Amino acid sequence: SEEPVQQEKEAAGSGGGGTQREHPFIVTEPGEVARGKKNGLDYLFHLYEQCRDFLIQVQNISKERGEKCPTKVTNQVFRYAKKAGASYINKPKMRHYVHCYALHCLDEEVSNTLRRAFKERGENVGTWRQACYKPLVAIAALQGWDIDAIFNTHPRLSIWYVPTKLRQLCHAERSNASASTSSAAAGPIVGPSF
Amino acid sequence: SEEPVQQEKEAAGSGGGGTQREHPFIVTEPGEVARGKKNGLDYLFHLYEQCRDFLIQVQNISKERGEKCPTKVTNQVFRYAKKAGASYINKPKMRHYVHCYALHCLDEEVSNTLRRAFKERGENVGTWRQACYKPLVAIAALQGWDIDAIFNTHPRLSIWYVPTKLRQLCHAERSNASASTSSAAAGPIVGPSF
DNA sequence: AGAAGGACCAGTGGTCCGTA
DNA sequence: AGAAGGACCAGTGGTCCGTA
Repeated sequence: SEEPVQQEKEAAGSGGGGTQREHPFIVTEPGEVARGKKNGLDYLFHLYEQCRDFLIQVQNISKERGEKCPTKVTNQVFRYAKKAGASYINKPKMRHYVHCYALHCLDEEVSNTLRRAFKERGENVGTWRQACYKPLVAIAALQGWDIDAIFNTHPRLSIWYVPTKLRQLCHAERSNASASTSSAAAGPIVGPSF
Repeated sequence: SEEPVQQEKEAAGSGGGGTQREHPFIVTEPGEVARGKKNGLDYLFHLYEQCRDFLIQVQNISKERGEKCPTKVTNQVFRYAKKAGASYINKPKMRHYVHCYALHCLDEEVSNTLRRAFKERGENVGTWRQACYKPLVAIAALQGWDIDAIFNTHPRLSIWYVPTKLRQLCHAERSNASASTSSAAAGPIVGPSF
């Protein structure tokens, strides 16, 4: 079968009962390591890179066998990661923060500035996460609102599904923009087919 | 909701009981119309073009609404086609003959020659269908065995999933070819990762 | 017999909500 | 309260096999 390799971190559980959950994330500056029972944002983004490595391994195995080859991080990849010992990687978590990683990929400057600002204000991770949407929508606005093209064009982002909420925000904002402009200048807005 | 339009053919059922099945296909030459209660291969290929039209309509609706946009002929497209009145289009049929359509797209000359030969011999559709695999595998051989790339590169073929059996045949043939060559000349064969 | 297609099924994308 | 992730669910890709 698939024979996962690679392993970077124990599944925790030193002596107590069952396997422990991962420590929660806190807002950290770039380069800052979280102290105490916390994980920082560099670590969060590192998990996305690890998933990419696992996908590449799954792709190589698929090609070897002449099987259908995934282009995205699918359930199969998450399963593979788990078998490879990366039990700290799971689908709900990775999907939850995809847009944060997207901002990090697309404009590291803006991403870093946001992190510093939210750390300084002592905001929690959920608040920072929410704040990541806005600059992404602004980026989409500059690129004709095509968030799918933005993801698919970027080498590290193209393997992630566009989060539903980000897509909805882009769509809503595009409608607003085009309503106030009342012209077709905002990009390739497709008119009603019927 | 989706408001299908387009409609080309009645769902049959002139007076009798329930809706009739489509007439079975027979091997016809290019340009030849099937006589009697039969359908010809030009009609078969036309169904693939119709599916493409339905996909484009579904894509336009998705874009309009800012929803996820299918790149392939999915269940959603088959559902849309049915609602649009094209009840003669269904998934099992379209999947069954995809590789025949692929040959028609990739090398119409070879496809036409095959049709004439099998018609002359009086072969049935199933036999012709089976015979379509071989020239496709030959085409794949010339292009480094990457059948996915061959499909995705072609504008009309890229919307169809590569049939499992075609993929398997290409893989098996690649292994044979590379075994007898015992070199890496046959294309990008990925070695074992472990 | 040969062929069309309803209907099923394992595994997917998506994310809620019981848990810690 | 805030957050991590097991587990569920509607709809998918894939195709078998009861039907005509």
